[in-house]
Amino acid sequence: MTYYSEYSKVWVSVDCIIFGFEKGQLKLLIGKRQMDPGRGEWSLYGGFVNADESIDDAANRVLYELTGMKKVYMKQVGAFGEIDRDPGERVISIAYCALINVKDYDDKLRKKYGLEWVSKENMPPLYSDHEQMVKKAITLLRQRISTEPLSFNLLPNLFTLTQLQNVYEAILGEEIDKRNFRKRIKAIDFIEKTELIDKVTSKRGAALYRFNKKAYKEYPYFKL
Amino acid sequence: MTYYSEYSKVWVSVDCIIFGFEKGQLKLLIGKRQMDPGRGEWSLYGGFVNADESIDDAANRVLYELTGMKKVYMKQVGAFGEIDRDPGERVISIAYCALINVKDYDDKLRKKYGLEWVSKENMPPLYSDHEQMVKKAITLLRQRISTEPLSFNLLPNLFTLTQLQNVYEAILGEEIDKRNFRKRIKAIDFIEKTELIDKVTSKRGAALYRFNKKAYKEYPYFKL
DNA sequence: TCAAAAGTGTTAGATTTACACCCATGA
DNA sequence: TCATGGGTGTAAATCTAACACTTTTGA
Repeated sequence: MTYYSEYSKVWVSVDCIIFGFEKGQLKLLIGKRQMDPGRGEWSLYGGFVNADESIDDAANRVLYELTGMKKVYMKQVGAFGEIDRDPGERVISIAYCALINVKDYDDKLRKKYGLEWVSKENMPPLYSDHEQMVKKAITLLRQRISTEPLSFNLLPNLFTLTQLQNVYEAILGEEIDKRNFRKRIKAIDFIEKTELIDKVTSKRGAALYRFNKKAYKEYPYFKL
Repeated sequence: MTYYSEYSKVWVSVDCIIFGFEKGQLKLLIGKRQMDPGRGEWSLYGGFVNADESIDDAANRVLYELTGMKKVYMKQVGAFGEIDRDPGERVISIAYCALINVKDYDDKLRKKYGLEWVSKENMPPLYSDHEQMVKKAITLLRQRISTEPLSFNLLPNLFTLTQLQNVYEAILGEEIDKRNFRKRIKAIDFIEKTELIDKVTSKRGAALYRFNKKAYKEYPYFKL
């Protein structure tokens, strides 16, 4: 079985752009690179694609190693393949974007790997072409948020409309009118109001909503 | 220089989804596979990424080999990396989507490589996961056409509004109202009416328009 | 003379935007 | 009692969608 033996092989890695939502801001999880070359530089977390796993599996494995989380929302961002993008060797990397609820993520694991949540504004220079990856990931998020139910991945199961609005504002990078936002949410059937009240963030208490996945699957069209 | 020697390498290829516009239809260029495995199956045209070229360069090289054309509109569609996607070996492929003006493409070259223009409706089953690639490419085209000046790549430098409308209809897969379409085009500054008249497709003659790239670069925002 | 494609405006309906005040409660 | 965030409706402006006839000319 050596159909392609005349062609050369390359290393392929995956890099994970892990977004979370905290204190009204979209943040991403970065760490200091643990291997040469580039040891100590701020970097996305990545790993090589093994011979016995698909690229999607590799991305999920890397994310699982890091966060202990499975079945996380994850989408491919694209392949990055400049010859000298990695200072050590020729490596083609496929970027993946993951959205997680920060509260579900064990902070001990974060510390164990020396990772930090940083906002886009406070992002230090990153290793190799990782900043480009982040930029492309954000562009894709912005495009997708109005036609794909992304935002719930960044929130707990139960959330208030203000939290949801804050996610939209963080991703889109612009303020949204509260009344107009709520009007539009009301028109979306798969965002359900529950009887529960959140008393943590406000004195008066705010109604908690949930994303009804089943209702979405039955009618997967909306526009915010 | 063997930073990553403990990890395994894989073959990486590029596959080109080449779209053209002909007889009011969006067509793509496919050929019968010339190598094992899968020899004789309908397939996109592809090639392996060499050690000394970026993935974008590889895609451009493959397209150039096939069409003799350079500086063609080309965008990455995404990486495809299931383990057994290729029946022979483990190959990760990065799909690229190119838009060309069919008339600029030397038909002798097409025949030399045994390629055919087929419409989506008449597309035969394709090798490996190439149908998925085509599907994703079309989805991306549809998303991009209203915010990126794609359509001109499928047309000659000078084109009539009816031709342009046909391109939109072919990509979007729906009919567009002629008057509304022309109204919106008039509002786009970088689509310029020339003094020239096309007498080929109509007896009366139709005004020829052109895409003003410079005007677009100065003000690269529009919405159709 | 007629078939075939080019070209042109208006109006109703839908969608989007802007905008300000009262409510409930814990500190 | 007051500061904080929750919650609500309306009207103007904009955008979108539907729609039909006249023009030109080569065959």
